[in-house]
Amino acid sequence: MHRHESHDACHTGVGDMLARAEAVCRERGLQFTPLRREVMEAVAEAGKAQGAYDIAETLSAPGKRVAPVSVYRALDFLMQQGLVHRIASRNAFIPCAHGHAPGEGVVFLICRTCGGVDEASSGELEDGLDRTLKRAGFTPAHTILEVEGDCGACRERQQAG
Amino acid sequence: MHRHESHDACHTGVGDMLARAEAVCRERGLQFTPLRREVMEAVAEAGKAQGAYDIAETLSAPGKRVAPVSVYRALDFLMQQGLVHRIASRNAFIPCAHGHAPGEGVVFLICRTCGGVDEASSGELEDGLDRTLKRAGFTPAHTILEVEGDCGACRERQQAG
DNA sequence: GCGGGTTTGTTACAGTGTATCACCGCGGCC
DNA sequence: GGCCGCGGTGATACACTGTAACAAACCCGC
Repeated sequence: MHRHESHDACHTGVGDMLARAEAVCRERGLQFTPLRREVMEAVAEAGKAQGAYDIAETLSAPGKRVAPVSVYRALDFLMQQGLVHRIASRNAFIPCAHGHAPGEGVVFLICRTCGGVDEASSGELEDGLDRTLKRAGFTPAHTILEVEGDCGACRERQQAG
Repeated sequence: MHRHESHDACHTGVGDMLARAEAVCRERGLQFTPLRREVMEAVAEAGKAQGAYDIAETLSAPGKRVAPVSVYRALDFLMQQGLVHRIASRNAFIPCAHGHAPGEGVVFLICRTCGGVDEASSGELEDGLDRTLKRAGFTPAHTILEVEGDCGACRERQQAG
């Protein structure tokens, strides 16, 4: 159902994510430039949400500095294409695990122990939110739903250790 | 059900909010100092979410400067007591309209036209979230649920005007 | 090759939040 | 009274996050 079952195994998806990103861009006639690819890769490879400055540091090497502003631009692009998400409560970014329809409701599950972020979605939850908003007479444009807590893997690890 | 029906009328509650804040502090043996009172007042009087620096500017006067760091400390205190909320998507603060149980699920409805923020809560929504989290094997500690869109008043105003 | 759009580099800056240390006021205690 | 401890405040400095503005490089169609 969700990716990110374990944070050792989640590296396996990096190639898939890059391939999908490339396909999406080609399909839409947009450029998947080297910089955008590197940023996508950095976000996908990290097991947890990355700040823009973290990414800039990751991509920088002696003699080749990548400025944060460049990273922000690449991230903006990737977010527009639905390839990465921003975690508002952390000022950080994660790769999009599934392909959602744009605007579809997603819950981010942020583990405060391992820092990993999982995505979940639920029609039931979305219906409940829709009804709540309708009752309040509010027309939604954009929703942020982030839960911080402990993921199953970390909880087991703590009980075992 | 919710406060904040109109943003002209919402100023009426300021006195109540201050009274409640004072009562809460007395009850818990905490100090409701002048600075904390002023910050609470500034947050309560503004019809929309205030940034910490906005508050600092509001409270400052020629000859009496209130530094942002002081405002942050007061806000931290007021948030711990559940008297103000932080809107993560805006880096801004609003007064708490109802007295929730700590940890109770609340939705923030942020109007992108008037900037007003309403609070709503819904057992149905909360149940849906609980079930979704349980299915994902995730133990929640803290939830952020913010919806940006158009409030009823602004929608009517736009249709009329 | 040329013109025009997009992408990137660079610098500077605005906004948000925290760390640190010193000082003040107040209450308890000897 | 003098002393001490403690929470709150003031003040400075700093780290982190994000954006504006402009120039240079690049690509693509003509």
